[in-house]
Amino acid sequence: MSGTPPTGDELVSLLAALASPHRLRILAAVARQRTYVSELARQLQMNRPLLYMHLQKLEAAGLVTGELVTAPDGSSVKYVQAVPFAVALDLETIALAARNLTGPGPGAEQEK
Amino acid sequence: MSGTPPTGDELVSLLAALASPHRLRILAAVARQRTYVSELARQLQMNRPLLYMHLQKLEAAGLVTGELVTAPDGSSVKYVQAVPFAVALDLETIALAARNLTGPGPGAEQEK
DNA sequence: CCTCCCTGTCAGACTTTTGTGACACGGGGT
DNA sequence: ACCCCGTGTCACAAAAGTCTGACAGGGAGG
Repeated sequence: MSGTPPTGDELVSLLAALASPHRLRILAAVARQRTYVSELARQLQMNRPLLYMHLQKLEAAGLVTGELVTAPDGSSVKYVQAVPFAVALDLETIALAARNLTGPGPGAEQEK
Repeated sequence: MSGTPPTGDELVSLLAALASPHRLRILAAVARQRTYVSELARQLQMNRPLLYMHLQKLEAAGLVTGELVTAPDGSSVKYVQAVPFAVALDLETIALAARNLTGPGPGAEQEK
């Protein structure tokens, strides 16, 4: 998962997931230590519903993984963990990624 | 401007500026060749006002530079050009950037 | 004159994202 | 019983981002 050549859409998703102060902080906190949600909410001083939302985005982007650990007594705690990754962000990578983008794009028409 | 260690806010701005299919395409097109706005709009098949907005964001993030060239006859054309950059995007960079983020954050209280 | 090409900016509609409070549930201690 | 802790979802308001059409201007050329 290191030098993965990201497809355009993947790159956009990744960047969108990271383009947020909250999510950056969450990632940093989770990269340092495996914690559970409520504890993380306290640590970062944010409402749990909000934290949930951001965690969902990070999880959807594959940047963190959640694991719901149910203790023998039945009480459950959700641990969150960061997933290592590395992407070189430069013009070359972008130019490459821009070639395979779905959605609204120049229909690859022939020049005049 | 290459291996710049981005501050938290700068990183967020950079990522936010790149997290868009349109802007990725714009950057890719402009990195390949220096073009003027209207031509670029045709090339990417998007309305000029829209292109203008995206260009502003890219320019604000320092990813492109615009140069309004006024010909001797008085007609002016705005050329746009990509600005080279490189950022290593990984957990380490993020953890580092997350330390110096302005705005809503844990007031850096001394915990246990 | 009219038409074409270029640069800008504007208001408004629209969609997505962000953030909040309230609510549901279960378990453990006292 | 009550209170504290945990997970998870909901509706809703607020803010930010996206996109469009119309408009201003200047210049070139038929």
